[in-house]
Amino acid sequence: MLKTMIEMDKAADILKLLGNETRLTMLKILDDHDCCVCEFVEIFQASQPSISQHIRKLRDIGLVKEERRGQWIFYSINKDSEFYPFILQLLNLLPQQNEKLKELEEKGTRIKC
Amino acid sequence: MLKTMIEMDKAADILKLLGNETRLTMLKILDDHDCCVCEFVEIFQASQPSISQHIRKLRDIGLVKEERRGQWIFYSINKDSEFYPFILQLLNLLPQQNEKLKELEEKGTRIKC
DNA sequence: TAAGTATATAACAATATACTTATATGCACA
DNA sequence: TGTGCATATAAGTATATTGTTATATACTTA
Repeated sequence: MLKTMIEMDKAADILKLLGNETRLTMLKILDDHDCCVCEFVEIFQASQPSISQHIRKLRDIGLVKEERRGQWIFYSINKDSEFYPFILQLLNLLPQQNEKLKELEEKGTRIKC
Repeated sequence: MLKTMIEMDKAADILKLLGNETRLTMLKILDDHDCCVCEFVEIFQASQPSISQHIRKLRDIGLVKEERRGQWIFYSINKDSEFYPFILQLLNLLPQQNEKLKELEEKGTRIKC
């Protein structure tokens, strides 16, 4: 039985973090697929440091975890987070963001990583 | 059939707004009871302008509505908001905040308004 | 080992946020 | 009509956030 309940202060912290379209979309994408920074850079048409800093915030609070694969670092949702059940419910209220990854695949940019 | 789905940019705007413990708790309380500013001032032990400003943000985005009753202005959740279904799902993931109002009732402060 | 790629981090600047204090508005009631 | 109470708003300030540029780190491969 998953514990979806969460204290108010923790909830507010998490909502503040997700109250940014880039981070929110990142997390929604990570809900389906692992991704590396360069993919997010493509998807959001943002600078690499900007993406890194957004990911760092998600990582600092424990929502995502990283795994180095050679030259790349892949990020994924941390299902062990105490907040994961809460996050999952939240993400389920949001529209799929698959098409963003599909675009990359069509351009061949996803395979690159 | 309620439409709980929401665009990402709108969702991010709302989550940012709720990413503040005071506003999040306010909304959770309003989910059960109408409240006036002076009650929130008591509950959060905050200044009146501070509370007014938080409420204003919730009102500006259409999540709460106001209704003057004599000297007081009562706030309630705006169930006509296009975001209401989303908000409702979100609030359901949070713990009840009833005890905060109960405290006021015990002190007699709630009846005052 | 040198060069290239992916990523992180530091330092800084612009902007946003969340308080504070002071003041205005609107209603009630004597 | 004047006073008091509830609330809103304006202005100012401290702090947080988010991006930028520059640089560091870590791995890969020639």
